[in-house]
Amino acid sequence: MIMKKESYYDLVYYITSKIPEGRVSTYGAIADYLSLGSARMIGWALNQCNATGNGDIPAHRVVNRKGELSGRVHFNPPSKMQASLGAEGIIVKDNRVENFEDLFWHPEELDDK
DNA sequence: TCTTTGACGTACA
DNA sequence: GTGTACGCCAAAG
Repeated sequence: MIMKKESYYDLVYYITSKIPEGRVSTYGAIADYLSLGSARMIGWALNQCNATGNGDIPAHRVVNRKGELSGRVHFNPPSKMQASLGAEGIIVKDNRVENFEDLFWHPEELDDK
């Protein structure tokens, strides 16, 4: 992470906005990369971002460890999350990302490049 | 200041 | 696979 002293939610915004199209990440991976210490912080940050109407944050690409769309209910409307993922070529079945392990994206990819 | 809650994760039975 | 318990830390009441 190149950004310095930013609030934890700013870091989450940054990472989330950097998730490549057609890929997904998890709360745990982001929390671990940002050393937030808890995946709950990710959800909280995204909750704020969604509540404030930050449509620039592709929060729909962030799922839980199982690849489930755990936070779809927090979207407006909830079905938008799956619709957005589907529009990017991500198959969502029963609130879960198909081929999740293959589509999984880790924040470390940013450092590599 | 204390308590509750939360888009989670891991451990254990 | 399911259910329970705990940790994690910030925001809201």
